[in-house]
Amino acid sequence: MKHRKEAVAVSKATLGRLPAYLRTLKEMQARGEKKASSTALAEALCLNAVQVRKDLALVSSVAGKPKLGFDIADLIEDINRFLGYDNTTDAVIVGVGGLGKALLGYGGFHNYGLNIVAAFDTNAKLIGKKVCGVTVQSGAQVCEFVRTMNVKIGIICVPKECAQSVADELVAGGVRAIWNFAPAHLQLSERIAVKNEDMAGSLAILSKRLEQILYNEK
Amino acid sequence: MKHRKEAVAVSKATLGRLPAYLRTLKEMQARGEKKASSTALAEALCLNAVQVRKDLALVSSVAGKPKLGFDIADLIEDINRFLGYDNTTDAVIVGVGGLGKALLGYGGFHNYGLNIVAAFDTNAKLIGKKVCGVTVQSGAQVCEFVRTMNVKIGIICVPKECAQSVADELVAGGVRAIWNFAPAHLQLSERIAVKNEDMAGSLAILSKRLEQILYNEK
DNA sequence: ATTTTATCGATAAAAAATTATCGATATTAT
DNA sequence: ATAATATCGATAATTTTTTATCGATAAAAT
Repeated sequence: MKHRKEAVAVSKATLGRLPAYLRTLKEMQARGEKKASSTALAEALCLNAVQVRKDLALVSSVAGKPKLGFDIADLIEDINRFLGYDNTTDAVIVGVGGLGKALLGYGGFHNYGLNIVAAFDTNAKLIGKKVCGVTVQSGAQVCEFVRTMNVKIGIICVPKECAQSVADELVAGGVRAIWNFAPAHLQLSERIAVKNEDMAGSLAILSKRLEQILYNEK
Repeated sequence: MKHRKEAVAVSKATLGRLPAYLRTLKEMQARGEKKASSTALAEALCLNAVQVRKDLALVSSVAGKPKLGFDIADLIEDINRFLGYDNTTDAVIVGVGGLGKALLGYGGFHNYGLNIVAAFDTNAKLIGKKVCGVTVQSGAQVCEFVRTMNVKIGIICVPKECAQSVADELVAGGVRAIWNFAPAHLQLSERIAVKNEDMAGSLAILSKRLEQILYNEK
């Protein structure tokens, strides 16, 4: 339904919303619906209908019909393809503490085109143990592993003190994208994609909004 | 250093960066530095120096001095106060599975003004057990607990199927802000602050950037 | 003391993202 | 068949966010 490799001029904001569209569309599909209007999608996600249409137009050539809306199945297919959920990428996870274990246990990453092939930790008690189907390996082997397995994505769940060195190891092994859950800003080359998952930032936004709400209704 | 309750016209984007400034400033302080220039902060966080100055000006009246920069200690104090890190708020967590346990175990939330006072789950095997210092209570008691304890923040870590009902329970008990880690969009009143922690969205952004990077250098 | 330099603060410009407007069109109901 | 209505798609306007410019100023160097 689209040519290969379009210019990819999609904003980060749009990109972040696409999975939500996908989820909502799948829910609708599960309810037996065939068509979805931009207004319905907007309402479900607390967005503006115009924005929904714009976002969809960027990633899909499926045309909506007045009074009916968009074909759900076609739309799902296009978004899936655009997000690359149709072909999975291998990833490794470094740090099998609380959060690392949680991510490993989540399992749902397959739906997002992510395949976690290995886990690493420096804790001797963990090495060799199987956690959620993956055997934990020594942190010393990260670099070699990702190189031989040609892994391109690394997920960092170690304490902030080690985050930078782990990132460097991963990059040395050829990793090109890092999903960082450690509360530290990584210093890496431009040529590496980094996404810092900043819980503190999220919390700050939430707390401020709460403060405002409570204040306004004083 | 500031009057009470300013108009709070701080953008979400700025708000999300403030914790990062704070973290960086604390690191500098730990290294024994006394002053920080906007350029130094910008470099450390891969931002624009002008943006750093603007952000700081919004939340602090500390003036930077040419050639020296800003007083680190004063700045930390102001940001802390602005973010409300100086007085903690109580919160409860619902869902003590992988992620919930990870968040409970994190413990570092005190630094962000958050005090997790209780945990809830429907799993009979967990109820009554102590997890990271907090005794898990039955999910049926959520509403009553938050009402009697006057808790205003709820953290949702349950599967997506239950997320909405848990949110409704929390709100019924008087919670006014919800930090949602379930992959579902909650439908709640305008008067409730909601922050959806959308992992899928983050991952989408990262994957796309990776794709672009790999494609560009082909 | 004077010059040099780094950096601030304010204003302006640019870019990005969101929201509004409006004619067109396909379906449903009369 | 015709009218009414919901909704699309495109364009335009608004708002928000980011980046650039430039004079002023304070510390360091000569």
